[in-house]
Amino acid sequence: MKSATVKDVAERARVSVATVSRVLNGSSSVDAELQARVVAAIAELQFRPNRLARNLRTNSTKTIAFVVPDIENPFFISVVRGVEEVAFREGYSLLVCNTHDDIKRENQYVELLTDEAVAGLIICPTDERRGHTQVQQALNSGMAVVALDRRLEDASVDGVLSENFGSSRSAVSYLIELGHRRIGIVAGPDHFAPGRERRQGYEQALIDHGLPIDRELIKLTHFRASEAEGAVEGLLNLPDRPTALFISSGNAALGSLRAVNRHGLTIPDDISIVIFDDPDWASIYNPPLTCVAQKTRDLGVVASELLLRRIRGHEEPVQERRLPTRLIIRESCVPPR
Amino acid sequence: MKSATVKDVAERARVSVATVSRVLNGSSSVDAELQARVVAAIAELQFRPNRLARNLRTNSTKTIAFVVPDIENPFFISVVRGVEEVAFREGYSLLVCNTHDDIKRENQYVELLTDEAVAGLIICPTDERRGHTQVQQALNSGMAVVALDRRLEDASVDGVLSENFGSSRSAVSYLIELGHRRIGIVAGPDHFAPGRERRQGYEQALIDHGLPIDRELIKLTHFRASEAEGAVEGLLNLPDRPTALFISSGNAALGSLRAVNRHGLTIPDDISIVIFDDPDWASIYNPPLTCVAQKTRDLGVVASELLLRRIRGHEEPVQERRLPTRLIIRESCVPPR
DNA sequence: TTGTAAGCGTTATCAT
DNA sequence: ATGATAACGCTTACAA
Repeated sequence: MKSATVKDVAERARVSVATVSRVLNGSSSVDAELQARVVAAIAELQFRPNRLARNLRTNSTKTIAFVVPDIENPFFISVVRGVEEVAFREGYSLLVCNTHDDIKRENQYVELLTDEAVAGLIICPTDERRGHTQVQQALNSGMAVVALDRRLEDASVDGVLSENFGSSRSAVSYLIELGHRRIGIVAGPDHFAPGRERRQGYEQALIDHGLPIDRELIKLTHFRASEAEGAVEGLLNLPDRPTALFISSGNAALGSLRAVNRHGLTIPDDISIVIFDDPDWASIYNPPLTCVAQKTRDLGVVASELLLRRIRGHEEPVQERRLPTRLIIRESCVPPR
Repeated sequence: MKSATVKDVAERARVSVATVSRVLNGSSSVDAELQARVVAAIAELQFRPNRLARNLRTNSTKTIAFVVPDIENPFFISVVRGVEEVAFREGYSLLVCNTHDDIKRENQYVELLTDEAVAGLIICPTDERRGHTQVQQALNSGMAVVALDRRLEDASVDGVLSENFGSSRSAVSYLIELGHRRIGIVAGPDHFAPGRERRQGYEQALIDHGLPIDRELIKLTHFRASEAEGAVEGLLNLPDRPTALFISSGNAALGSLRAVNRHGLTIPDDISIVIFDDPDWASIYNPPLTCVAQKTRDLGVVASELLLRRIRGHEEPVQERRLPTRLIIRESCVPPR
């Protein structure tokens, strides 16, 4: 048996389909008597409004999308969780789109999402500045967009990021105050906010303490384990090897530790380490890792709440929200020998 | 300016809307001449068919859903990645639904998905046997369903799982052949296939080698870190402490290692450890952990391919696919002292 | 092979 | 406050 329609409900309640629709959406007031009859009919027929018809008619859907560079990165997973939470709570479905940081794939996805008429999208863009034609197009077509973790320069959209600069600055200060003078950093790419800002925070901490900025101690990577491994490799092979490492992402930590282990170095005796992000294994590692914990879940929550506000038509100036982080001191740092 | 419709295209190409639709779907052959005109018109108008209208008309969508108990579990994430991969390749969108292993939430989600008319869903059910009314209902309404990691007993749906029993059996055999006689196991709940089968594999290995099954060495948990921690705590406090531990999930490994560390025990000198799953940190842990690696991504790939086959109407007997695992020997096991 | 026209199940306009 | 009716943009009988 096929499912009931508004028409069936209308007949059963002896009212018009318009009235049924009205009680369904509470769009305008209806007589209590009729209202009751409709409600009863709905229950009796186990009527559920057809979403597809509604979508077509209103030219909108109740789904949002999260466009993410790497779904397997624990950082993003935790964000997804936050997004999913509020989406569910608000009756929205969540589409997850993995771009592998490939602009082409991102564009394909955004195009698809536009076709699907998603109500809005949270995106960690593959490119902060150039083109981004599809996203721009989506924006033009009136779609709500918020950028997460990275920024969207030319477009004027809301953004949600961690307090990268300050967090990085204090983490490195912590190392300096422990007595370290040569601190290596595995930084992210300079063309994305997180990479750039964390590197700047690192440099600022050095400046704050009157320490020199040594370019050979700064390794730019793409926050990938394999690249980080090579970077740390280089750092450890330096004639005047750093006594401490600031690894500016959790993903990079994986590769970095591999390199440290391969060199037969013991943490923290031979080298101190602070990592950005607090993946679940950081606290059980030997030794437990001192880290800068981002409020990952909150990033997702804030982003989706912002997004929903836009979807609902709130008119407020474009804003960029910065979430604080927390320096968790564990056992991977000691004064240099 | 609003976007073009089939009608616009039809006018421009001087054909009927039916013809436009035909070239769009390749449903029946159309004259080459007209075909060309339509294609041209489509390009000129930058026409993109309205998905919402199409959905309503065909009463179907090109989205599939993955209903998962815990999106933050690395195991599921990796599966998601596999699912996303084939979904994207095949032009499907992927909805991700996190149930927290809460049957109520699962039901809400499945109901929502039914309303949204998703083409199919891959589910790791909260309950393998009881009720599962919503899923059953979805099935009745003709939706394609495949169960992943866990089974769906009463319903006849395809399933994809790892070779739990055999893998577990060989992993434990490995420990026994190393000389261990008292091996503790942190098992999952017995009412889910992975928990039950891995425990059975463990027992079988003991039987194979003529060893006794000691109930006090078997700890049932929910594969959660905190629970596993307590379980291992109990194991380590046993008067005759086990010399080796078989931790039957990656998530449980987190808590288990915490307990081991707290007891000041060194791996593998004081105690040997094998874990099920190969989270990315297992290979850089000190010492690198010997583990049973599941083909997580493949689980997702196989499940979605199975699902798409069903969606496309393939008629084949219901099947349960078992994927092999791989025992990766690293450095967390040595003969007992 | 092509065109006409009838829906799909809603919401929304316009009278009443 | 309510009801008749026209869309929304597409696919698909059915006719030609």
